[in-house]
Amino acid sequence: MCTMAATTPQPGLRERKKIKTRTEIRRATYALIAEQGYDATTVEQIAEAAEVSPSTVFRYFPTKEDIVLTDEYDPLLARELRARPAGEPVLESLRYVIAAGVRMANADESDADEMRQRTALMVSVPALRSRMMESMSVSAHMICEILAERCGRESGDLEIRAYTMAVMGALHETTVYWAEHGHQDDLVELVDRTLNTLRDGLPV
Amino acid sequence: MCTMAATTPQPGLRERKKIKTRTEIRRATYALIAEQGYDATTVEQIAEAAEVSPSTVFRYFPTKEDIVLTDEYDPLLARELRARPAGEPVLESLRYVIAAGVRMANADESDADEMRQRTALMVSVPALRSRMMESMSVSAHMICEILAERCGRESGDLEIRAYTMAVMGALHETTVYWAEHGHQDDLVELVDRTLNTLRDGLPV
DNA sequence: TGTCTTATGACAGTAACTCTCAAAAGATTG
DNA sequence: CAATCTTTTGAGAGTTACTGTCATAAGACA
Repeated sequence: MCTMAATTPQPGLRERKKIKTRTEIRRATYALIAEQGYDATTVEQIAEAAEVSPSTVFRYFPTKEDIVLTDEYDPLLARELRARPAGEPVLESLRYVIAAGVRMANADESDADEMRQRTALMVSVPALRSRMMESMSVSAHMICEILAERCGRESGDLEIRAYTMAVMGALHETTVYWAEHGHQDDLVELVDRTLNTLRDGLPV
Repeated sequence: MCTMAATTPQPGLRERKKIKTRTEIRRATYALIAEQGYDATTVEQIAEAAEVSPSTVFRYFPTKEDIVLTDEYDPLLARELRARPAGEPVLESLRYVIAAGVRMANADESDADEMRQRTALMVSVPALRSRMMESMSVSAHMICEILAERCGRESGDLEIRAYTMAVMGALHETTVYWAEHGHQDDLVELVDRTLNTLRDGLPV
């Protein structure tokens, strides 16, 4: 039972188990929350459902909120954004990149489901909403660096930071709007309207 | 600061005591945090320093975070904003109102101190930052209603909501910037630059 | 003064974490 | 294959933010 992993970048059994445990905890969490709601779901229950100890749950996720909120789209978004032509207006780059991201999430049915559940939770659980905003500011930081590069400025520039946070805030509100309206609208279209408003200002 | 009890022209002893307790809890909290930091300060210590029971602390403030974050500027801001002429561009109204608010806070030295301490905490304690963002979205909701009124739209309009959150996000980032740079810049000037960026877009 | 209402403190309980330590499981080497 | 080393896990004890209840104290009012 000896697999040589020296030359091939094949992940060892340990790594594979870790990934399995991680996804299992998340799966169990989403299932329990769908049944009982967020607050009524304890970490102990999650641990039991995922067949690990509570200690292990906290070893994989620093807080209960993080089990729900972990979001791996950032690196993807960064790559796409860097790939956009330098001359393109910032808002148009973002428009393109976000549309691509949403379409990709929609392509996989379970991804789309999870996104809907997550945004719905964001609306109903205040603690999750504020954590989501926090993670939004993390994404904003990353975008700042890309934009600063493109504009030939410091990434710490007030103008860059403020503008980026403005965009992120608007997009966050857009997804909240989407969730509040039962995910009936087309998210890409909503994002389009939002970015238009940012570009043109509020019509008086 | 001012009580809502408009029915009784004279605040009874009970009301006065309540206000005193509330401010005392806040004062004790800020003092302890300045000494030991936010996390190291327990509600029990706060209660002891304020000479009340822990139960009472939680009766006045739903969470420890709220002791720090309670922010009574919203109603003031709303009043000022409604007073702006209807024809004025939205960003200019906000510019005026925010400048007035900042100048008012600067007028009182202890208010200014508290604002500096609060924003500094916002930078150093993640939990507080995200809660602050949450309260930002509450303010945004209020501003939405005023703007909707002025623009003759529904306050639930996507465009209004997204635009308002954009502005709030940018302003939040501006105060974070201010705190990160040791409160050395003039906040009014920073806000001006931010609002200009929102108006003109990012200079390429 | 007596009664009615509201604020308070004591206490018990829950649940999200944190820390520590020994045992189990995977990786590695002779 | 066995022995050893490293990483992951679970168990358990402890902290703290918060919740709910109830008797008592303090202010309001007649």
